[in-house]
Amino acid sequence: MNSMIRLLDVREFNRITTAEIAREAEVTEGLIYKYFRDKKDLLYQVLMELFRQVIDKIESETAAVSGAHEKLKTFIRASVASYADSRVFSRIILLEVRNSQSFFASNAYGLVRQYSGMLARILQEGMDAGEFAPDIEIRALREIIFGAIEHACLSCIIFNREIEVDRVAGQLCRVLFGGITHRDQEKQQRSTT
Amino acid sequence: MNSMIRLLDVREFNRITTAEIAREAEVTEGLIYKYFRDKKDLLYQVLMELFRQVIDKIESETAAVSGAHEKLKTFIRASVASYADSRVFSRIILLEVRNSQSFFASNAYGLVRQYSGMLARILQEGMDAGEFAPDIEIRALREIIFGAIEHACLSCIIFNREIEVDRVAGQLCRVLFGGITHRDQEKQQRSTT
DNA sequence: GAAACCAGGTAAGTAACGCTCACTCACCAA
DNA sequence: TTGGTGAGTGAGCGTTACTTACCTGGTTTC
Repeated sequence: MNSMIRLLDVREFNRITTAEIAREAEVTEGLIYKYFRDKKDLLYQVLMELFRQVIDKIESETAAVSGAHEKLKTFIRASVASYADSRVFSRIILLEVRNSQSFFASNAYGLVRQYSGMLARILQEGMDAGEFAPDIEIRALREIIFGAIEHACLSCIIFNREIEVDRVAGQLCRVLFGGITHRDQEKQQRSTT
Repeated sequence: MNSMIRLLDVREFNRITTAEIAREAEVTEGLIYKYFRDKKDLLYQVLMELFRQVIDKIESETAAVSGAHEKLKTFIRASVASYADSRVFSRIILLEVRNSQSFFASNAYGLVRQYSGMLARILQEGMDAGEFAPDIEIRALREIIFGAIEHACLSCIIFNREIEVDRVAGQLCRVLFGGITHRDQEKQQRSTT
């Protein structure tokens, strides 16, 4: 798994051969298949290990603040920071696993659901508390937030640019909380940062 | 290319073999490589053909309305509708091409840039006209919008659910334009503090 | 104390796949 | 007649993910 991570740092998944992985790990190819069902299973196991750390970190950070707005802000910032922290994690989840159906049947996808559930709870809490407008659907909002986070990080990952955590998270919160429509008068400044 | 499209409708790209494509097209495998550099090049050519139609349609629809808010609304709705219209197009662009660097050097990526530029112009127009708040960065906003559209469509594509164009586009515009903060609640908070 | 067991590890091999290459054939212009 | 060309073929090559039979040294079992 460590060899896989090292290789993923410099090359995309389907250009990495099992022979390379074995050589990097200083074992034979055959041994890989004693521990992993196939090459993709190895990838999913790697993802799970990395994802667990990400989830733990985000969970502890969001638990430390109160109020739906604050929790959401923290969740978004921590998520972006996680992508910024590990390029390998980002590449696996944003680029490598989505195109195969097998991923969505894997255990690794369970962690995606868990992560997704965290946001859903925050949003529900905000709805119940009346912090968020009641005419917005949680499902739609969740897709907007995840989509925005992922797209912003994706383009950085692809073009090897650094992810500017504060800028990305700040702008997203700004748009989410206040909307983009220019209000000339009254309460126009709800900027969060 | 038509054979490729037919096959993509029922199976993911890297589970389609060149032998199958050749059989479906009633030619031999060798001939494919007279017209396409490799299997991925064939995929990119297919994408370009489909993408051109999408761009034309969105361009004509957005040209028909005026005002940045209206243009943006139209752009978003037309984009979601395009994903809803062609599952093959959606699958190629959302799932199949992103994971390989070669895509971003291909001609097909040029169309992505063109499509992306359309949105950038709409946003710039809205900024210049004072319709959108000036403290929002166009780049960030573009990522939010594309991310939200793509994520919403992606989950439908993956789980073979129908894309509810009006709901997805409507909710996205609602959040973008007005923000998620509950206004009444906000006033109450302000008067009490 | 031998037998049985078993996890860790190996080497050789296989089928499938993407892709290449030398070649054919029909057509056409000079 | 001749030479060139574009469409098409099909055998085959190298690579790759994966399999299978086997080895080895330590631990348990009777």
